[in-house]
Parts: sequence; C-alpha cells; structure tokens
Amino acid sequence: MGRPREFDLDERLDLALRVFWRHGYEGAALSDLTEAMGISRPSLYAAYGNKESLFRKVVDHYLAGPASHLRDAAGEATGRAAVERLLRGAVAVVTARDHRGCLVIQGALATGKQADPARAELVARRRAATDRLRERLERARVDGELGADVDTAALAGFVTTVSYGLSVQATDGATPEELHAVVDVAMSAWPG
Amino acid sequence: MGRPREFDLDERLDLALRVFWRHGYEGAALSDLTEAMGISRPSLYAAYGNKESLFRKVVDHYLAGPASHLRDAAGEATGRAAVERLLRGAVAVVTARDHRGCLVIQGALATGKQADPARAELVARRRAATDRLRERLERARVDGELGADVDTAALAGFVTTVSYGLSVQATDGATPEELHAVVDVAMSAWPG
DNA sequence: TCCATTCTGTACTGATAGGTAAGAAACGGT
DNA sequence: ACCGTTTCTTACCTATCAGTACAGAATGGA
Repeated sequence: MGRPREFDLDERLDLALRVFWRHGYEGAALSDLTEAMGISRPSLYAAYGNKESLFRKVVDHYLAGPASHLRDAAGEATGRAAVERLLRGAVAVVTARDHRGCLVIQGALATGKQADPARAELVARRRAATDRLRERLERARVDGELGADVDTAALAGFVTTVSYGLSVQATDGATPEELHAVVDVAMSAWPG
Repeated sequence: MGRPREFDLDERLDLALRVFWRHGYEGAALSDLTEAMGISRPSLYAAYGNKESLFRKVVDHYLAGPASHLRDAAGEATGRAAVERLLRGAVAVVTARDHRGCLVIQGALATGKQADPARAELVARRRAATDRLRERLERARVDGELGADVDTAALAGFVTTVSYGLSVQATDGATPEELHAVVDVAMSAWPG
C-alpha cells in the first residue's frame, strides 16, 4: 500500500546504465543520472539506494542484458567455440551504437578514493569471468579437446586480455570489421 | 631574474605522474596533486598551467620515461622483435611497483565531460602508437619478413589490443609471470 | 471518511571541485 | 640601497558534488 511509484524500476535502470556506460562511475554525476532517468533525486535514492548501490544494480542489469554473451559463452559445445563466442560477442557489445567500450572494464579503472568500492566491484566481476573461462578450458582439456601440455590458465588469461583490449579499441573508434579482424588473429593462437 | 623557483620542475612532474597514474585524470584532485608534489596551488598553476595542461606534460614525461619502450620498440631489427619488445616492455610497465596499469590507457577512458580534453589526448596518443606499429610491420613486409598475404593492420591492431588488455589485467592484480605467459600465447599468433 | 503508508517535488545541507586575487618575500641589475 | 620582476603564502571565489529534510499528494484498508 501507499502511493504507487510512477515509473518502472527496470526501465529506468536501463537509462542509468547508458549514463554509467558512457561516462564511468566517477564521470556520471547524480544530476546526469536523474536527468537521464527522468526522476527526481529523492526518488532515485528511495528506489535504488545511493550512487554505489545504483551502480551495482546497473552492473547486474548490464551482465544480464547487453553483456549476456559472457554467461552464454560457457554453454558452447567446445572450448574453442566458447572462446570465439566470447570474443565475437565482445566485439558486438563494445561497438554498440552510442556506447563505446564495456561497462565492466571501463566503468571504474583508475579512480579516486571515492570510487574505490565501485572499482573493487568491477575487479571482482572481471576476475570471476576469467575464472569461469579457465574452468571451461580445463573441462575442454578433460574432454580431450586440448592437449595435456596446454597452459589453460595462460590461455584463459590471453583470451580475457584480448577482450579487455577490444573495449579500449572501441573507445578509440575501431570499427566492428577491424575488431573482428583482430579476433581472427587472436583465434589463430589457439593451440594445435 | 626574479625570485628563483624553490623546486625542480621535472622532479615534481614525476610526483604528479604518480598521482595521475594511480587515480586517473578525474580521480586525481588538485589537492592530491599539490600534496604529493609538495607545492602550493598557485605555484602549480604558475609552473604548469591548469590541470589539463599539467596532465599533458605528465603524459609527455611518462612516454619519455617509464613508457619509453614504446618509442624504442620500433628500432628493433625485425618486426617480430619489435612486437615482442613492445609487449614485454608493457608487462614491465603495467606491473611496476605501486602503479598498476598504464597511464595512457587508463588515465581517462570513460569520463565526464570535464575530462573530455584529457580523454581525447590519450585517444590520439594510442592511435599514434598503433599507427607507428603498423608502419613498422609494413616495413617488415617490404623487408620480406612477412608474407604478402599478411594483414598488417589487423596484426598491429591485435598487438595493441593485447597491450591494452595487459594494462587492465595488471589492475586486476595479475603478476608479471602470468602476463608473460599471456604474451607467450599472443606471440604464437605471429604469422608463419 | 479518515488514517497509516509510500512516493514526489522543492529546497536545502556540508564538503569538495578547480581556479585566482593580493600582498609579502627573494632575487639580478643598476 | 632601490627597482622591476618573479615566486610564495594565505585566503578566498564560484560551481558542483553526493546526499537529505520536509511537506504535499496519492494510494489501500478500515
């Protein structure tokens, strides 16, 4: 009961995502967020908590939506297919119209102390993604897809390194075609 | 003539570099800079101009000093040696003690509008580095080191992509050993 | 119809951001 | 010793930051 909220939580969260995506955690002022979301400051605080709390919700929303390829990649039949899907999906996300780069990578990389919690949050997310990929590659080795001599940790590290780099390249204005050519080269490092 | 300056310009510029390196352009407050540099605010403005101007001088100082491997790499005898020097040098820089990542990559990636000039500056620097690498690889093809079928633009893009990714990996706490293993995998993509 | 509850808009808070005015202090030249 | 010049210190400026107090408005239940 009580007065009903006049906006949809998820819909406005998506608008907040656009702001954080483009300007990062520090670069997104609360006035930018409220303006883009079309709600007042107290409404924002009541609905999502403070800026840090809103950012976490945005990151969840991002990983469940635009960046869902991360979650889906591990489901591919082979390790190679998982890696290729991860990288091709990354190209699509980081070159999306109006949003260059990846939120989880660029949202809070080198920051002031005020943004430390946001930075730590993204570090944890990236490490988790790397761990999931390494586990997927270890499974590929168990399945016989990869030789016993393959360093799966190094391979997983390489793939995530490339995906991080793709995000920066997109910020610099690289086209999807250019980045797919980069992925082609990266895939040629696949063992065997 | 006039009252002599009580500090050394280059020495204090190096202290400013440490602040920008760790916290980025936006995350480095002027009070952080003056405190680290040990000079007063008006002294900073008189000696280096405003924050943006100081940042440009810091970037120059960074590329001439800690990140000089970028400039040196092109001088290697072969294209392959240039690439390897670039990547091994990148590992050393981004895992340096007390400073995770690369200033030119992380200093201003996703920012508010106030940091737009700094962001544009770093984009231009990164593009220039990619261009120099591509030219070096084209020379390698003329020299017969690379086959006529090699896409030098894609290869240069791949190498810079990896170097960008190394910076993010270092921020996430990767060790030099882990990153050298990543470079090993990356070098295995070298054509031929 | 009245009430407890919840949301909304206005207006505000203290803190901090980048940047500067003004005068005292330290020089070289004469 | 005096002068023009440059740097240094103190104190201040306006704008903006994240966050909130408070009262009015809209609901469901009794």
